Amino acid sequence: MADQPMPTIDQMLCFAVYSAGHAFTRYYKPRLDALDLTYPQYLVFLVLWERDDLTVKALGDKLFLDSGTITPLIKRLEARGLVERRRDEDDERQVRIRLTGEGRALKAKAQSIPLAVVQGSGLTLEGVDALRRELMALRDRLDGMERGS
Amino acid sequence: MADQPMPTIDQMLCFAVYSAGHAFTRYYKPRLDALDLTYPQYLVFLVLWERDDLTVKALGDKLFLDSGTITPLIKRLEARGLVERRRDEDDERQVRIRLTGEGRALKAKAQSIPLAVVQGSGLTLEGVDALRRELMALRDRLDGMERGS
DNA sequence: CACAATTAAATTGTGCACAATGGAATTTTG
DNA sequence: CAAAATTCCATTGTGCACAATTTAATTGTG
Repeated sequence: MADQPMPTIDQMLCFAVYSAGHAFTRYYKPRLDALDLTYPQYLVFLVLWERDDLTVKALGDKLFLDSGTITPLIKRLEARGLVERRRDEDDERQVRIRLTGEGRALKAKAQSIPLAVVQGSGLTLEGVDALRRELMALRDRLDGMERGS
Repeated sequence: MADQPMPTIDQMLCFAVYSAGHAFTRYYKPRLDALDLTYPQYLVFLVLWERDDLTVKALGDKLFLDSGTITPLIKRLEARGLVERRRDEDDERQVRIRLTGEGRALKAKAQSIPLAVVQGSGLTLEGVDALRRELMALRDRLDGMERGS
């Protein structure tokens, strides 16, 4: 097993993913500023708009984040009256997160964002879809296929 | 311009990039623990192993990071004796970052990482390369083509 | 040359992101 | 059923990541 020559950073897939992620966050920023949301907060709302009343665990599984990240994030949203936190009655270990009316109302303001982002990407809808699928497959392989599709 | 239906989070390219980035960081962690480096610190070394004696600005341009991120990161590496910081003699606004002998020596320990990561990705070398190019192009479009290729 | 504008780093403050730990509730197992 | 193991959430500590500001140095302009 001979030594590999060290690749330059621009030749590394991991850095392309890392820097593209930051570029997305920068691209979203002015649009999310209008909703007064950070990008991770926006992701939480995307999940809750799709399916409300999730536990911290379920949110974390969906977003690939742990409670140390989600708990304080949700508490900031709770302090602003956008979500509620309540212990599950049947299993008091769990905390269920629910949208308030104000949290649901945010969805209308966010309507225009996804299309604008596709346009900013410079890709066709098919191109976006193909790239997305490749990245999800890569993510799941890196995570050791510990979760279903 | 009719309202778009809100996509689910799994249909969004931005989230695929975001979550794949985290998966890479998790995948690298055990390998980088052996070098006692975080993933962003590893990226800094990749750049410096390729081209030593860079300014904070040049490092930031390469990594798409600003001085608020790089300065404390570099200071932690300096405290461990892996790099040196010195004001440029001709332009004292600039701080030049140089590897110490110990910093250069780290490269040998990192030799095996890139190949292992390609293998963990489950992609062929060609597949890695194609995906990398697509992501770099996407990043540059999102960043408004403010920098060269 | 003086002075305004620009540039480079550093600093401060906010918000992720995760490892490690701890406590409470639930489930498993003998 | 009681003890052990597990699960869920929260907390603490470290390290990014970036906006906004500050300071110092350099460049541009009259």
